[in-house]
This record gives sequence, structure tokens and C-alpha cells, in this order.
Amino acid sequence: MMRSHRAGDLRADDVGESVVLCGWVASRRDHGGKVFLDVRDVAGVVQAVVDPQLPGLEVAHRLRHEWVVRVVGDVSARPDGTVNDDLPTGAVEVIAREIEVLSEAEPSPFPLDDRVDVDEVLRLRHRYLDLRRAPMQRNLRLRAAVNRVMREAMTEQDFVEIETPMLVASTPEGARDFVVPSRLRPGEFYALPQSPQLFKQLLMVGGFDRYFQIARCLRDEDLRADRQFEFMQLDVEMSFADQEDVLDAISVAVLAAAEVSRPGAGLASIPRITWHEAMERYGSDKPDVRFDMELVELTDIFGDTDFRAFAGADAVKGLRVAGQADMTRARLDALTERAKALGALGLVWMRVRDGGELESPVAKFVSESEQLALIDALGAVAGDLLLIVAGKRAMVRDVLGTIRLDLGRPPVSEGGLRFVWVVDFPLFEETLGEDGRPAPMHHPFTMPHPDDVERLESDPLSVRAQAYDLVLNGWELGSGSVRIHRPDVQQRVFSLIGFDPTEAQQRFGFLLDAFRFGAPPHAGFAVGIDRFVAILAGEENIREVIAFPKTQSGVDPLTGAPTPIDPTQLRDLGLRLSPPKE
RNA sequence: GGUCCUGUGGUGCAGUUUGGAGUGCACGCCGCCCUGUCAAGGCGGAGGCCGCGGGUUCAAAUCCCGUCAGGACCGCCA
Repeated sequence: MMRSHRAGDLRADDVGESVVLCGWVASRRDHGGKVFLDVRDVAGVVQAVVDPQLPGLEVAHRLRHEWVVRVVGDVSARPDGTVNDDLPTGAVEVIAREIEVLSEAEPSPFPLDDRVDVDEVLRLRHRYLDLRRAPMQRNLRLRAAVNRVMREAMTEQDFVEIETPMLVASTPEGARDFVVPSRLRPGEFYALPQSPQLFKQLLMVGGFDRYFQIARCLRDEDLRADRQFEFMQLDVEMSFADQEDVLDAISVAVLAAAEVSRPGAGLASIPRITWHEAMERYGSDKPDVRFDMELVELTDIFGDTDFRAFAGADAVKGLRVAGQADMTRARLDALTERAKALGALGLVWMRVRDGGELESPVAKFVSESEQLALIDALGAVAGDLLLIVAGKRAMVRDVLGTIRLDLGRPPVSEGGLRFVWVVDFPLFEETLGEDGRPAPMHHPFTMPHPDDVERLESDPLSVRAQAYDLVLNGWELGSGSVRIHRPDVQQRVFSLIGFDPTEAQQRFGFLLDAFRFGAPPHAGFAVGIDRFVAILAGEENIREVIAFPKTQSGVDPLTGAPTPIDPTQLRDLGLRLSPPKE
């Protein structure tokens, strides 16, 4: 028998048991005449007590951190006064009878003690050691649990799990593709899927009316704290379903996962906000509603102001920063610079003094009635700092939305879990594309809102989409839409964005063809699992919930990927490298 | 492509502002001692291309330029 028990599982009930443990030496406290070993395995740590004077146990002096050992012994209650309340196993210890060294270990390149923050490249280069540490064990087990309950939730709702190909056709839309050269057809390439989008719609035509997949997606775009080249999505599509059906089905899955991570937190439903309201109140399409500090509309107050910075502005909005009237001039200047960097002409700040007096370099330009209206609108009290931006509405929202986050956003591990559905996204981007045509905000198969279809041609930028995002604590967790299944509507959207029929046929012909053979109305969604698990784990960075992530420059410090390949591989693929750029 | 931050024994830091001997702290590592510790303790020891290259200077971890690596962000991510 290799082992009989897990070290971390031993409790007072096990006293008297003869046990065989296998694990790593987490710590050795050598008193000369007695040696204490902390033996760590997947379940935790237990103390083994060794008398090195006994035959066969002299090895205890020689053991080092992270050696792998097999310990045969008897579970014993710890003597009075030596119980360790900090350890789950702290009531017991294992009196060793035999110790076998299964593997020796060189000194670790970094402490495996999770109290020490270690340089991330070093951790990634030796990820197999980093994975032994408690946070990574916890995070990856949480991730497994999230995958499990979401899979269960979808299966219980009659969704069918279906895999789609990894080697797919490149489509020029969207993100940059990773490509794979074809050996059998030199000069031609597969792409790795950015998402299973087109396949899941084909599955709907194929009669699987509820599909899901925990799918790997790949996009060759620059990496960020919340973005890796490859990431996982809970990908979902359903037929004969509208937006409500999708939101319900996804809610069940993500709330089940939230419950696993925060048992008893009692999240029952996910509130909704329209895209327009989110932009006006939070200056973001992914509002972090863990804190208030909402954007307040001030345009009407300054409708006929003499203050030139506000006069005639498309929009004037402000923030009330509670209790921050004493913010230093240097910080205010830094905020102003930040606002300018984001596109504002300037940032007006006002300190609210006792008696409601406003202190600001520009106070003298703002009339008394305007000042009173301002204080009233913002709900300002003495000690507050007011920040105001004027200009184009989209810019004002964007600038104040960013400053709101800069000043108020709590760490990811604080403030609970605040999901929000953002609904009624516009069908097209706010401004026309370079070609003077509308650009789809989501993708060109998104169904317009039924009340707005008639304005498609006359006023396309005002048309809402049946598109929706799921937001958690200010992170975009996922997005989805009702898809266009009617060729006539699809044709109108294509011609609006400048796809002529031939081009559309070339790019997405197989999908359009499929839709000619009886396409059910369908809608779908995809949840970003890496981001979701990161938030649940209280991590600011998705690398902390990925076993083997890449650095910001796309390198894996463990394997060295990417690497050059052998010239014969290139030849087989019909590829020749151009000379390196100077 | 851009902005900002960080590179100092194996690890985490201080030292850089104001140039003056690789100086310091904690952990780890090696040796010895030690029978109730649990981040054991005591004594001793080893270990450095101050990321790399160039420049300024009598003198550079420290100032300047470049470069590499990492991180955060902008662009990008339908």
C-alpha cells in the first residue's frame, strides 16, 4: 500500500490508527534528539514526530524542504500544551515508525510559502512549484468547481454539450486570428477559433435547440490583466428563444457558480440596466455598481451660463466625491491631466466648504443660482469634492466614468458579487467607421430591436440591438444577442455596413446557405470563465486562475514558447521565412 | 505602435533623491549544537556582472542615453 490516509485529513477521531502518508516535507524542525516534520499533501499538513535515535529514522536529520517522503506511523493525540489551533490537524500528530525518501529535491528557487510575493516570471518559469502553493491550489480547484456546476446547470436545463472544431476557416471580421498552415494544401491556412460563434448557429439549424460548450477561444491580440491569447468560455445557444430565455438560462448557471464560491450569499436574481442608463449614470457599459459616486446630469443647470467652459456644451456632468474636499492641489492637477489625456478640454473641481460655499479657481464664473442648483443636483455637503466635465456627451461620460473608477473602485476581493445585465446595446458603434458606414457593435448577425427596425436605414445609429452583456463588479463577463435568422433583415444589415451580397456570400456563405433551409429563431451568449473565476477567487489578474499562462508579451517562461521551428517543418508546410526586420 | 512603473546574493526588501569601498535587514542555503517545536531556537559560514551596453565623472547600484525582461494602461480585443 502506497498510502492509507491523506495527511491533511487526520483528526482527533483517527487517534490510534496506523497510517501511511505520502507527501512533501513542508517544514523540518530538528531538535537533535527529536525531529518534527510537517508533511504536506493535497489535503493539507500534518505534523510527524520522529525519534532519529531509532534504527532507520536517522534519515530525519537529512530531510530537506520539498523532499517527497512516505511516512509509516501511528496517529497520536498531541500532549497537553502542544495542540496547534492554527492547523486543522493540530490536535494530532503521527509518531513515525518508518520514513522512506521517495524523491530528493534541490532547494526551491523561491519560497513555497504563500506569505511571500514572488516575481511572477520566476513563478511561471517554475510553475510546477508555484502550483504547490495554497493560492494556486485554491484557485484551480475553484475553477474546476465553477466549470462543474455550470456544466451541471446547463445540462439540467436540457442543453446539450457539443464540441466544435479547433481548426476552422479564417474570417476577416473581428480579432486577429491565430493561423495554422495546412500541410496537405500548401499555401492555405486554418484559423484557430475566436469563438464557436458560427458553428453554434449551425447547430441551431441542425436541430440541437439547446447547445452549450466549455470552449477554448483564441485571439491574437495584445494581452492584459484580463486577457490571454487563449481563454475559456461557457458558450451557449438556444432556438425558439428570446432574450429573456437566454438571460434566465445563463443566470441559473452563473448564480450556481457564485453559490459554490460564496455559499449562502443568497444571490437570487441579476438586476438589469439599459446600455443608455449605464453610460449616463456610470460612464461605462460595464458599470461597477459596488459603489455609488454616480455621474449626475448638470446640462440643464448650465443651459444659459456665462461660464465659457460650460456654455453651449453638448453635455455637462459631474461627480460628487464624498469627503475629499481636502484633496491636495497636486492630486487635483493630476486628475485634470488624466481628464485631458482622456480627451476632455479640462476638469473643473470645486471644494464644498462649510455653509455650502464653493471653493474653486472658476467659482467666480459660476453664478450663485447655478452654484445652488449644482449643490442640490449633486447632493453635495460640506467636505465634498465636486468634479465636472463639459463637452461632447460621449467624451464627458467616458472621462467621468474613468475618473469614477480611479477614485472609487474597491479591490476585486471587496464589495461582494454585484452582477448586472446591461441590455439594449446600440446595434452600431456610436460613430461611423472610416468608410462612413455604421460598424456593428457586436457582430453583423445581431437582431435589431423590433421597435427600431424601421429606422435601420433612416437613423441607423439610434437603432437598439437585441444584444446584452453580463457584468460582474465592473468586469465584462460575457455578451450575447438574439441572432438574425431572416434573410431579408440580414441583407439590410449587410448592405448598411457595406457588405455587398457577393462579399457576404464569400465570407459567411455557408451560414447564409444554412439559413435558407429552415432556420429557427435563435439567441445565445458566452461567459468568460477566466474572468469569472478570477473575480470569485478575489484575483485582479486572470493569470492567477490559469495553470500555465503567458506573460504580457505572449511568452510562456516555462516552455519557452513561442520558438523557432525546424527548417524541415517549414518545408513540409510550404513556408519560407522572410528575413528579420531591421 | 505609445505612456507609466519595476529590475540589487537563491527569495523579499532597503540603499538611488544629494555619486565616495557591494553597505544593511529578513527569509532561504551549508555546517555544528539542541527531546515539544510548529515561520522552532542558538552559534558559525558561504553566496553579488547592483538586468545588459554605452556615456558623464578623479569616482556610478546611484546621473544621462540606449537596450532587454516583467508589470499596469492606451491603441487593439466584431
